[in-house]
Amino acid sequence: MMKFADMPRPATSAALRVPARDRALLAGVSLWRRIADEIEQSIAGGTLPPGAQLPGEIELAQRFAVNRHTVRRALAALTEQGIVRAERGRGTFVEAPRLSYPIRRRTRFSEIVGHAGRAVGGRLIGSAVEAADAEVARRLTLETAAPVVRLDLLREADGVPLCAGTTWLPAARFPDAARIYAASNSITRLLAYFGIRDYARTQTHITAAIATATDAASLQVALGRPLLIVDSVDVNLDRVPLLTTRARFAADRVALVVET
Amino acid sequence: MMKFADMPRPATSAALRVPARDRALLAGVSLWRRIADEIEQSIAGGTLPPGAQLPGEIELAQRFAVNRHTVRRALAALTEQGIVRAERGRGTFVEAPRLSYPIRRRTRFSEIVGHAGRAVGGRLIGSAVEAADAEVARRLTLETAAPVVRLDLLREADGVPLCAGTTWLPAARFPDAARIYAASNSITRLLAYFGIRDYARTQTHITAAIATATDAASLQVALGRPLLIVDSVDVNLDRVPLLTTRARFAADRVALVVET
DNA sequence: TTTTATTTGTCCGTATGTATA
DNA sequence: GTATACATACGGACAAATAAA
Repeated sequence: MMKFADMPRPATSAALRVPARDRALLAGVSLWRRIADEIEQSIAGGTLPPGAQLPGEIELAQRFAVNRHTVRRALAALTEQGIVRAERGRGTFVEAPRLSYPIRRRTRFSEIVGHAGRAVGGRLIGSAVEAADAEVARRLTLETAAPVVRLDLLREADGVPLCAGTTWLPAARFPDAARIYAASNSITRLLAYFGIRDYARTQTHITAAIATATDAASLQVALGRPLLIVDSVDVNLDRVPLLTTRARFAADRVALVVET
Repeated sequence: MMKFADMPRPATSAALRVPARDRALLAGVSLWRRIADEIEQSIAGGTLPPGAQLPGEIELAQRFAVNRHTVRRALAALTEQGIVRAERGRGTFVEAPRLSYPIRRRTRFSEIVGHAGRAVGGRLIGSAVEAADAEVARRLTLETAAPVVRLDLLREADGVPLCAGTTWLPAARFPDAARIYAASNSITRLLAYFGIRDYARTQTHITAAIATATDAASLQVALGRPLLIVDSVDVNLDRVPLLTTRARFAADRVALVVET
């Protein structure tokens, strides 16, 4: 099998003259798997950048000198891994690689996105002072219905929404938190304003859900796409809870990474 | 507002004679949120066990002496958190609480499930010796197309499937791994057979996807339900990669927990 | 607005090599 | 050795979605 990049464009190659059963056994790897690896490497190597449209299935079949169904099997494997995305009637496209989002004691959105070489964005969608529900109160070790400041944030990288999250802080300790956040646009600076030099993530719960209409609108994903639901608690150096967050990540754009 | 459990069943209570806007402000918490908390506590307290059907929305509205839409707002919040599940034409049901699945250096499925007081189950769905694809080779620091043993596992708690995963091991180091696993039904014992006393998780990548027909059948979830995709590498004490896994968890049943 | 071409998705079938019982 | 089941590969036809004429 020839390389993807330098494949001739009516395929008359020697491969065609080799019976299928022999070709399939040449390297002990099934044809569709070798084709998938080939395309994957073209993507990893930059020949096919994110957003690029792959050649049509028929054209790929000609280039690789295989049947269209063999190409489809390869593309299915790549789709499964989230490397490409097929759209009926339009074509198959290279997905942007997921941003690796490390989960550590020090987890700072802006640091993570900035370190990945992407432009950090984000804005305050809304805020309110409300009574803590049972779950938020438990996480912050407050009494139920204690007043908490609620910050609804949308955070993006290179202008693309990555997550929509709600952060709750005890209103008693952080009065006027919404105004401070709006001015500084950073949780770290918000806490610094209240004299907190450092803080750390203690626990992170991760599960998944399906995008609702609201999610679809705010995160700019299609309805029904997968989301990662991340619940976390941040504490100060004395392990006193400072804030808790429930964030909804577009799973198509983010992979959470845990180093242990 | 009265307790959910001892709510009278034609509601004539005093609550009705208080104007709605005053009731809503009585505790500084919105009505729907208090109702949601109330139902959540009935579930947490065991009054409404997993699988139980909630009273209909109209009946709930009567019990709480509020409009049906207020009940719906409360149920929407609980649905969002995965605590209940509404089925059109049938009713609203209590979801089983998600199993907390810690991600640590020592991550052993049977220990985690057993520690949660659930019956550990699992079986080998299939196995093969195949050539490593680009990704598996990278994770195991092998050459592409190096032979690897592939183990397809289905793992369950109390007879309910939690995850379906594929584990790859270098065939050179672990010949006949499938037979050993089938006999011992444990990765830990499989590695012990080859003289490996201990091993540890180094890196875990977490993202999400939508259940395909295959997933739906193996994990017994509905098509389109969310899955957690967990990719991990385990190494020995010298940090040499021993095995790598790609597992698909039913997100409705599992929450991954990272302690940092 | 309708038509037409393109592209992916789904179904039918056939043949062959491999692994298992 | 035989029979069976499964994965792989190929060939064709049509449906469904999209975009452009």
